[in-house]
Amino acid sequence: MSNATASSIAPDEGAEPPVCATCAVRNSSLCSALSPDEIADLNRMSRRKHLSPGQVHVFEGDAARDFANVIQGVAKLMRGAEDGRQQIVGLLLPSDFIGGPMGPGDGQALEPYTIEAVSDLELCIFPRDGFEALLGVYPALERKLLDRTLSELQLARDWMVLLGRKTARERVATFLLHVARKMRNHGCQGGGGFDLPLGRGDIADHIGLTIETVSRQITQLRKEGILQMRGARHVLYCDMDALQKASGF
Amino acid sequence: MSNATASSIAPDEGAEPPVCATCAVRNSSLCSALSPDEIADLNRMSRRKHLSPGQVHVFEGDAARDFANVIQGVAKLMRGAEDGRQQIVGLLLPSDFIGGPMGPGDGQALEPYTIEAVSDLELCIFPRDGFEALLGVYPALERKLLDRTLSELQLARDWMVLLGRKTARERVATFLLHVARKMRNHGCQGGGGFDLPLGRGDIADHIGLTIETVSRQITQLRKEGILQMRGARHVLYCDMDALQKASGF
DNA sequence: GCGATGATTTGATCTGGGTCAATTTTGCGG
DNA sequence: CCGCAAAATTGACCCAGATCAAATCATCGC
Repeated sequence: MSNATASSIAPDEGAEPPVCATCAVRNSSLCSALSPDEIADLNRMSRRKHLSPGQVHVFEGDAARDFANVIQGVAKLMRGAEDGRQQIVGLLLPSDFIGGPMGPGDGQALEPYTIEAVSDLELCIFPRDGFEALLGVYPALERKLLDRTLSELQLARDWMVLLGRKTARERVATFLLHVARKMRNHGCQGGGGFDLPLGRGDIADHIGLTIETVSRQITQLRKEGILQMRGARHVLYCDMDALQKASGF
Repeated sequence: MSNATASSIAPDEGAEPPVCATCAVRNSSLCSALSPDEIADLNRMSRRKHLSPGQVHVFEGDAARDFANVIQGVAKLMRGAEDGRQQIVGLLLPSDFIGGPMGPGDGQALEPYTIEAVSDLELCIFPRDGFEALLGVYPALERKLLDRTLSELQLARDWMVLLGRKTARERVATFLLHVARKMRNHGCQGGGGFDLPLGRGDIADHIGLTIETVSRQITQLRKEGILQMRGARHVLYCDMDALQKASGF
């Protein structure tokens, strides 16, 4: 089921001046839709926030007060029951956007999921109202947000296929394939290897299995030579074709 | 696993003049974002298409040539492997919009899922280019599409929780609850009852179980008095509170 | 109304992955 | 380098739900 470790709430929200011009995700995040001039508006309303591993950014059910960009680190988006069962519905990597349904929908919007830092995490926060206003003013921004949301939707639906119909082996292979691609996009690599952003427990909560089953499947893939690792977190090499074949459909 | 019945491709695409003014979903679909004047643009480029139960609108992997609105009937959005396993990733009801990622993303967009009519189905089709152009011209339309997409994303993630962590009983209860709400919104009711839009096999493919397990769980709920039905498809009465309780989290 | 055909229900049995319980690794702080 | 707590692996056994196999039940053309 995974770790029920009581994760602490994030305390201070640093006050370093967020200078968009030097931002690490200036050109890959939503902000890439804005010109240097335009981004000044955003700069004015944004602030930085740092979270340590295990700290929670927002809890499921909280009033949704703002949006954010992930600048650095990895976070998990999750939902859980009191009895310990929990499901990770998405991972957040640098340049990903955080923000639920907007418009004047049901009056007061609530955070649909808990967002918890997996590694050291750096966020760029925008107040909800201000950001929504910007969307109206800069169409390119809204278009980019729409594109991203549609991609997320497709990803979520692909994950539904994994959770609904794949075997344990297929799930683990799919996950590894998915992470290998994501991590490589984000440059965190050098050669064929990469680090797993999640521990066994979190992987299990993401692909709908238990820690033990995830471990056994990884061991199996290793025995077959499809995977080579050093320690439990670092992948030295993986046979993408074989993984693809093992991942089902 | 469900029915592997070879579903036929939809033949003719009727040519009745689509008069938006009298459209059944004029005020509930995306189109509600447009004024009577504005909607004329859309009217000009749209055409109707009728599908019978079992016919396929688009196949997963086809080139994505257009968008559409569901005017009447129910369709399923699905993805499957050759071996018969398949997952229904969403249902389409009247006023729902059909359209994958847009923007000049990866050059040629492909349909991510197969869309098959479950009942008699009436669609209003727009060519891709024309519709995308309209999005640029009418911001309210784009905003509405964004809102809908965000809601769909949240729905998909909630379904991930169901598929990843819920028991058979919880899944069936969640599904019934979900359908009861949806069907009632769409007026297809009179009193407390409603019709199930899917047969046992499709329900199974939607909630990640087998036909037999779905059947057994429904029988169980019936024995407990939480559910009363006439035939296999019509719900006479259901205890929403009890279902809520049975649906887990 | 009368078969017939496909959908649903029910029963018997099997099994993939969960659960419980030890080990063994890994990564640190000192 | 040592010791220790947390994470991962491995093993033994169990069970929810899958699979296989018959009955029933609807529905519909005639």
